Amino acid sequence: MKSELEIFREFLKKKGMRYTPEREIIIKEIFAIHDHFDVDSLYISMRKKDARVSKASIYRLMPLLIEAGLVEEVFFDGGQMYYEHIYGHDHHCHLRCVKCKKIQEFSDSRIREIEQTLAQRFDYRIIRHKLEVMGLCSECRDDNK
Amino acid sequence: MKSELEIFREFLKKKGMRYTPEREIIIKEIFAIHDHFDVDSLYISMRKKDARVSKASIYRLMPLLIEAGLVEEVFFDGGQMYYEHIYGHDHHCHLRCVKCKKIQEFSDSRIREIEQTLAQRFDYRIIRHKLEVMGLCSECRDDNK
DNA sequence: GTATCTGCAAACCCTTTGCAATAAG
DNA sequence: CTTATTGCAAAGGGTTTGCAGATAC
Repeated sequence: MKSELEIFREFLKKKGMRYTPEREIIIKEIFAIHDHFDVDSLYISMRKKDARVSKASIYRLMPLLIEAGLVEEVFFDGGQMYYEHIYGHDHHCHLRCVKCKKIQEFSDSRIREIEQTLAQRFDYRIIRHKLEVMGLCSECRDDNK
Repeated sequence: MKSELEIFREFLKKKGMRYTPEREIIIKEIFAIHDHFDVDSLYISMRKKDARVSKASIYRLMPLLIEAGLVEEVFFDGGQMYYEHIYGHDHHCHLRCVKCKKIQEFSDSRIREIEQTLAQRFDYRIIRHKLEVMGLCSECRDDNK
């Protein structure tokens, strides 16, 4: 299986774009984080490791990574977008505790079935889905506020 | 069945907050729009009707309407949040064409089943879900880009 | 009367962009 | 060499907030 770096290198070549050290270290950092992240926290964690790139370069890279199928927007919360790397994983959805913000990942084959129903009923070609389920986890549920 | 205005009036009373003409005309406008809206388009459509309130008042009202269960955030796109009024409707999800941005609403009982599975598996009390399906509608699918 | 609400304009904050220097191919 | 990319700092643009006057209750 190709690495995310190989995939991205080919993606760039096809678009006549360039593979730079900055792009490489950002991708490496993203794939080293096994969690949801936002641009600012990514930037800070890179600075701590002396892997210095500008925020602008990160912002400019994100849409490319999404287009290349390596990264996905997960949710928008508190004024900013959160991402995760998706290459090499099965697709999954998110169950979020609205109070402590903890996230459980899950997948369910019934979603694919729903997609098929929609494709027929509305005559769409389905590209992807995003199911966010919000609730209270066992710890937060029992709190008296 | 209580009207959205009655519901909101009671909600405010319970919180020691006030029912003002500004809040009333904003809610009336929101419930007159049977579509997804963002704050700016709501503001503009109110100005056209000489129903003048400041954008700040709309922004300040939105979280209250959400807390009162009258309105929901639908999706975040192009840098802004889109809402819809939900009181008096069955819950539904959205199928969006990524190209022409057209939206189809749908509901599917399998989502409730998925929620039940999640509630058991992770021991969560489920509050709500948001399923966005993205695809290409029949017109956009056939376009040569 | 008193505490909340309003409009205004400024502040905020995440994100995008113009520019000159740099570097990939 | 040519053209894309970088870092910086400034600009954008949606949203929030401080404040003084207005108003619900």
